[in-house]
Amino acid sequence: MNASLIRQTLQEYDVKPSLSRIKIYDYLYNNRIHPSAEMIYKALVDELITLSKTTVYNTMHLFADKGIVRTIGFPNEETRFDINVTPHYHFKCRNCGNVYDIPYSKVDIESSVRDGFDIETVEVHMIGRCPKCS
Amino acid sequence: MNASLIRQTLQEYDVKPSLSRIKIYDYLYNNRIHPSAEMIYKALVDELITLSKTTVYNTMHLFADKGIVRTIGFPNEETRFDINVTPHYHFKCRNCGNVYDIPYSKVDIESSVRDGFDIETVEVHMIGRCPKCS
DNA sequence: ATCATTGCAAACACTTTGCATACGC
DNA sequence: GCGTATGCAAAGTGTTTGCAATGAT
Repeated sequence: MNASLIRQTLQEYDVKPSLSRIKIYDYLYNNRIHPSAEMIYKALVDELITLSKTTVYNTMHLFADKGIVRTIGFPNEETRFDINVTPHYHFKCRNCGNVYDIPYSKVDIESSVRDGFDIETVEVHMIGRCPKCS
Repeated sequence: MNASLIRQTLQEYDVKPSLSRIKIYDYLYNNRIHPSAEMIYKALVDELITLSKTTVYNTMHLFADKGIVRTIGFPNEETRFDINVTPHYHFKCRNCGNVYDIPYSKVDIESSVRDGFDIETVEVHMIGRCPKCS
């Protein structure tokens, strides 16, 4: 995905394509590792030498608001960001820390082992409105 | 559940029944609201006037290690603790902040509304070992 | 010239750590 | 008396906020 296509994509999401935003989008698009703000910052600061973490946070909030990314929050871990906004599950390896996308079709939550992923715990979090508040 | 029964329960889990631990267990047992460390502290400090948050954290770590509680980590929220360690889902109301237990049988993740719970987002987190690390 | 974006520094919330004191057997 | 539990204060981590500087049109 080249710069002008990213520019166009951001505009479709109603986001003004500044340099930081383009570079961050580019990084997310080409590195499907569900990076944290820190990982994004470290990956880009050599190229964008004035980049600050504040800008990364600002940008990720904006991207999340506009639906460009979804946020992933494993317990007691930094927030990570996923440019794949289609529905899927996440698997985090307790050993290497990598986060993987797991398609719905690949997993039956009742079972513990699928395709070499040794699932020790499953946490299902639903967010919405409870009967009292609807 | 009276003090001597709690004492006995803690011992079965290989935890020495100190006063703080008994009171914290008692609180968790009788208040199924998935409290945070802060909530536990505030609820007990009037009675246990020397209680510190450190002790709450120490105790919750110990309880989690021994399998007395499970921890619940919604994205960007404080850790909450659940004395119900049998498998179930969690639903957090975005309006009132309450966390509810949802039995497996009550929910079909593909649907969005069940028994008055208006589910806006579902996050499924699996933790374990990935194929590279097994 | 105006308005949005950026980025530093400080504040913040939650949690952990170091260490000295107190408690229980 | 010895080993564990407790609790204060400080440090640590990830994130947010206030505000001034910069950049784009």
